[in-house]
Amino acid sequence: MATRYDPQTAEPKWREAWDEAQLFRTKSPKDAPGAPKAYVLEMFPYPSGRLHMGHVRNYAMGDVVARHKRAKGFNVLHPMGWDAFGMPAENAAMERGVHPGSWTYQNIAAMKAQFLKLGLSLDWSREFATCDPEYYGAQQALFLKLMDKGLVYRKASKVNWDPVDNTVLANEQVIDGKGWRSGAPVEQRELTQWFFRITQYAEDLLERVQKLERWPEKVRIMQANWIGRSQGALIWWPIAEAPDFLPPSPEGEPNHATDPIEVYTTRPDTLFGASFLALAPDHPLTKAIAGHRPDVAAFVKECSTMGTSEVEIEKAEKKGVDLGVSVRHPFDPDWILPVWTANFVLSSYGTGAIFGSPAGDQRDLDFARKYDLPVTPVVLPPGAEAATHSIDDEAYTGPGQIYNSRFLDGLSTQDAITSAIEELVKLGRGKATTQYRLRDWGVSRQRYWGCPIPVIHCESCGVVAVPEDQLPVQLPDDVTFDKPGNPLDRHPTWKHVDCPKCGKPARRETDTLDTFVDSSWYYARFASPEDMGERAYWLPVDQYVGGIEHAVLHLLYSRFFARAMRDVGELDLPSGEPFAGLFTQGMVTHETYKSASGQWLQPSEVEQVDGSWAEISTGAPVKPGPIEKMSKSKKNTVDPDAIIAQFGADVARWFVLSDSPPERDVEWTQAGVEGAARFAQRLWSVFDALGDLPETAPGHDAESMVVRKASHKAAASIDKAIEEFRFNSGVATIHEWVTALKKAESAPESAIGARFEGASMLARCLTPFMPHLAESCWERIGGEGFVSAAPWPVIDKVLTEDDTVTMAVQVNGKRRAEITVLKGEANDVVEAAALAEPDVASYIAGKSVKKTIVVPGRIVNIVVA
RNA sequence: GCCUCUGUGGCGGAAUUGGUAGACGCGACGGAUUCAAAAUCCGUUUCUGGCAACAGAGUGCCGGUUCGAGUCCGGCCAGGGGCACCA
Repeated sequence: MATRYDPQTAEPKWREAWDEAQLFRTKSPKDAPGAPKAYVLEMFPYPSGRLHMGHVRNYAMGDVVARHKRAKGFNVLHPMGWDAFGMPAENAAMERGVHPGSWTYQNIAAMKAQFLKLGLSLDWSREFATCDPEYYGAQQALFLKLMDKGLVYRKASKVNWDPVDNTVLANEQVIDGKGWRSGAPVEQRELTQWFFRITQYAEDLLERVQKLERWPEKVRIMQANWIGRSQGALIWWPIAEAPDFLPPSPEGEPNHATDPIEVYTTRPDTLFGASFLALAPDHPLTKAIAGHRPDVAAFVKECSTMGTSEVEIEKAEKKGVDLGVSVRHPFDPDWILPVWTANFVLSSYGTGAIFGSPAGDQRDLDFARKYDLPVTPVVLPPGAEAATHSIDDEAYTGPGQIYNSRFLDGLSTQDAITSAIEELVKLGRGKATTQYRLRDWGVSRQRYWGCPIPVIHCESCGVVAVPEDQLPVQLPDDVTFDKPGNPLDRHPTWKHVDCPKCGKPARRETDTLDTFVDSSWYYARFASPEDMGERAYWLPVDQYVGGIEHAVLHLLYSRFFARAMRDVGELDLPSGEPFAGLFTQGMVTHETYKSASGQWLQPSEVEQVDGSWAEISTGAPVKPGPIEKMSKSKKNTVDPDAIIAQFGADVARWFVLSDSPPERDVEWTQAGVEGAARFAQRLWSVFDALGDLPETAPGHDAESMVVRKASHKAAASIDKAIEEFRFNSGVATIHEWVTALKKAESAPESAIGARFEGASMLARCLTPFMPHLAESCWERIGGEGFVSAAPWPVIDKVLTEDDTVTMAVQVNGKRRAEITVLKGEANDVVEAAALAEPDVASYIAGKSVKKTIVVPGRIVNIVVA
């Protein structure tokens, strides 16, 4: 009598049993002698309170890898924790009056309950939240060590300032240049802030990222571009004329009236196309002039009403003001150029000053056209004529031959760069230099819910580290969020402390650390809360899994932190690379729905009737919209809890792994998840049918061999699919395998042994995907112990290989026939067989065979004329 | 604006290094089972023409390299991710 698989009873049963047996508890290195280690880590979640399908997909993928590694005999570390500091907790505090701490810990509890239902093979004994004082205390100790090592410093830097709320805004809190709550236009404001000296490692971060072979190519490219190493030149432009109001500066300080302007360029070959200099609005010379020129001051102010994000700066219209200063060309003292200030020059890159060579740079060209500055083309594109080539509204930025450039004429771009630098050096007007786009990492945040920076400001001693025995510097609990600004700063007592050095009254630092700091070393904490030996054993992470949105920042910061920790003796990891393997998975998307009145509707509120959509409650027509990333605002989310309650966790896991390649987006569909549920029953029926039969050894008759070959081929292909992160292919193979085993149910009794063998292998290959169902299947056919603890099936290579191969025969590149030949058959025999094929013969009749290409085991192409 | 990735049937996608395009799944259609339905099982399903055998076209668009291109090269178009205070 056939039975149905009931996930609602089976899933909790198995999870309890696993828990009881402590199946996923990490073994210490000494308890796993001889076993290779595998550290499998998924990016830990922000505890928003609810699990979403993106989480399910992320953690299902990591779990496939972890379970597979375990079955292959690895000693596995697969931990989980919470990235628990951040703005949403403060927003909740402002909106609902809940304390960020209790909000966060409640969310963690709720999410963990959901997590546990997924049947992930996680070791929860290592769980922590980054807002636990033990964790952020350790982070503060680390901060102080970096400070000792000179990797931490303070400098002035710009923030988005809301002048109404008197508070610092994150980029996402700036909407169309206005504060998200006050609606007031945002200003730039300079604050003294803490920085990590990530640029000290720029060269190493760049060099090694290219060698991370198990990272996606695109992430390596994005990181390399982000670091942005460039070879160029520093050029000093002597001042020709400056306004009289620029006063002589005191001894030892820059003299704006006479000091040459330093410019960085990667294109010294275009120096003869220069038509102006442009300085950043916050360049010292600009500022000095702004003090005397209202129009310049107004322009600087206008620039400071822009946000600090790069997008805004880049998209803004190119604008500037002539500063009334002029400089001499480094190659010709009689050539005088004007100096402007311009909004597209960034003070944070290079020297904050550029020379404009409009023909070879789009921004310079836009600027030159706007203010009617000269445009002299100096690079001749390949194939262009000097007499006719001209620049209109499009700059030519590519390589070519230099012209209009005196001693550089006729040189290639590359040679001209070299010659120009040589000449600059000879004249004492410049030098070659290497520049990075990467900037030091600003970590100060004027917020409450983050890790306090463990320093004290003393009027006599300056910046003093909090002594180690006073760590952690804990966040005070009694804070209010009734007004904007940093609650730590306005707390009545917290910041008032005595200086640890001189004992006089002093002030605690009230900035907290960027939450990216928390996630930059959590992988090391998981590897060992204390014991450094275990850290060395587990790291680097062998397989890291997470979203592509972290391709640059989180991953780069983590790579920096691993190096910094290594260099202060906190991590024994010579390479400084925390993640040996990286996989970036795609998002979970869903169709969106809008009611006639334009309201977003949830998938559970709509139904499809006769091909068109309608609201379930009212029957009103619904407009289906584009397929987008699941988000609360668009209401196109599906609650994992509801799916698990209806279909079980295995089906949810199966679905998110099945349809799309892991690195791409997957579209959640009701039909798809129903199909997954159907398949789970079908798979169960294979085992159910075998369960009461007597198990025998697999036979050698034809029917048995068909089954055995199918099983061994399938297992080998699933193994490979998992290794290569092609889980969707693994799923497809399991589908085919089940179909083969279903077919074998009508085979003679002699094949029962082969069916048992196949089922036993299948249960083990299924475990990484649908672990609960796999346990039930394993149990049904009398498997020993837990399938979750069973080794990966042994694959008989002989059974995975065929002795014949089917090859396509093409005539002039078009497929015309198929032939089956022995594997390894000689090319001339294959060719003869192809020519003898009747379908082929008719195509070559009356024509002469010019050439025959035989690709062994693949294809024969006959070229006729 | 800059960096980066993606584009294949009605839909999600498969296709080792350039070698039989459409595996597998969803949906649809047809059939079996059933008093009926659900569930299940079997079959068909890229498009166009044709009763069929078969022929032609076809991997976002345009062009190129090659005996052979989804795959490589050049140019476009569309969509996604990132751009340093969202995580």
